[in-house]
Amino acid sequence: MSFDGQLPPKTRLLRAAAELLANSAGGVVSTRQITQRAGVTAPTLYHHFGDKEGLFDAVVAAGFEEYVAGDRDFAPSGQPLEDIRRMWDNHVQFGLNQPELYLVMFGNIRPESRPAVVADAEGLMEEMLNKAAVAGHLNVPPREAARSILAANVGVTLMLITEKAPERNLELSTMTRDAMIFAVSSEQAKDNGPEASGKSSVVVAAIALNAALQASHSDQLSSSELKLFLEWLHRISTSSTS
Amino acid sequence: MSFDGQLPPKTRLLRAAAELLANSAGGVVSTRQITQRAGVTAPTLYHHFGDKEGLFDAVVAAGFEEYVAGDRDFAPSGQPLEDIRRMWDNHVQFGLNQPELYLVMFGNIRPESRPAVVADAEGLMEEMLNKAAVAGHLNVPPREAARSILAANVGVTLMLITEKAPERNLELSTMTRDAMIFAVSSEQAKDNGPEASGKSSVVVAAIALNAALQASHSDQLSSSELKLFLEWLHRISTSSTS
DNA sequence: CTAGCACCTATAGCAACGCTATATGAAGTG
DNA sequence: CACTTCATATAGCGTTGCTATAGGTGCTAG
Repeated sequence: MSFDGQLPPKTRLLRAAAELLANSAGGVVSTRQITQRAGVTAPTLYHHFGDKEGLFDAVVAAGFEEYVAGDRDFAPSGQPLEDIRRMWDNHVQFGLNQPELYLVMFGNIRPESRPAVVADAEGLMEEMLNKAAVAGHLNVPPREAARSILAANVGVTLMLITEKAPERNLELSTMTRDAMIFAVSSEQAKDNGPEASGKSSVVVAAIALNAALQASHSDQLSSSELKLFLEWLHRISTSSTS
Repeated sequence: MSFDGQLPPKTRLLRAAAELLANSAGGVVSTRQITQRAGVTAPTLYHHFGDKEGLFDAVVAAGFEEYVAGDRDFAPSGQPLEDIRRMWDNHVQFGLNQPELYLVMFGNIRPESRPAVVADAEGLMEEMLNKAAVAGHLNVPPREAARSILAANVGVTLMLITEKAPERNLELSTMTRDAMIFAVSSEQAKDNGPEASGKSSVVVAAIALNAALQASHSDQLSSSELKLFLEWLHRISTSSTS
């Protein structure tokens, strides 16, 4: 009844689902609402998307494109850690701009089942942290750093979403963001004593070398040698100093 | 059919709901399952709990008691920040031990509606951080610190829950935990220059004084004077130095 | 002892849900 | 034209959360 343009039913279903989701105010969106708005009947939905979850997965995939676009826009700054900061802010802003979509993407948690979108976002952040590691700015292996930062990022965004818009305090985000980035940064140890919480310089160097090796496809070592070498590096990188 | 002891129907409903939830593997638990297991019919449920959400709220309240009990057990150590560390670990452990219950408590997010359990958990953490502030260990007002730490704590726990149990890496938790505690701690600035990221000692002192005042009910100032004084302290405490 | 009154529970059923067995139409191919 | 293939519609199944109505139970008052 709302828009019966000449678009194919598959597209209309996607749009109807996205629009209804955006205005759902947290409530449930039914397949009957979606199909009625799209001007089709139930079997059309199941023909194209399998089931309701399949349709929402498609909506999430489209939403993720938008999310990634926000990241790629201002990616290439000189300092990788500054880009991480922007990725964090982009993440929070995306969540606050489209809370319902965000909740479907990052809030629909079920035990022992990791949504694909989380893995993708983690990959994006790890990629960026890899550059920081190559430059020797990282205190921790990029994968662990990415997981840790993303977990905090999601937690902060979820908490901000639960607050009513007028009283949202974005300082919660910036403070947590800087705390996490500082924690994985090698700069924290620059003028502390050897017993301080920062990792030693050899660990930082090992992490940087590890990231550089995995990026450069160097063939100075045979594949089996490289494998063992990387394993040692990993052991050094993850050795705890406390 | 399972247990029709002489317990009152209300208790049986609560137990049935909790047990079914714990074994639901993320799936939906229906009121018919619950009432059948409890040996009662539908109207009994709605008489005692209003609706399905009311029943789950009651289950959550019981679960929160258990959660708090874990906190209170080893609360009184000398160092408040060490207790925060334990609260964090207790939170994560609770989430991993009872993932379904945890998801109902902290994962059922809806926009602009803050679950009571989140506010309670935040209050608990703020209370503990208040002691740290009185002792001059805090770099940030206790409320903001509590919100930030809890947000990261929830984010980490949710991320760990999505991972399959055998490959859960608890270092993600400890690393994020220490990063957050370090960020709100006044110790981070101990041997940095004045332009470093740490707050100045006057801010730390202001925060400590603020917390001490609110705890001691001192009557050296009139209520109106005290109100203004606290407002100034708050302004100092939240002043950014970067 | 009984009448009345809360309180609690059961019978039966409604509207809405996700989903599907089956049938019908449209489009392309021999 | 006959035939297949893809896409959509009709109608309905089983289940969901929830409730209008009525019946039973135990208490206190007269």
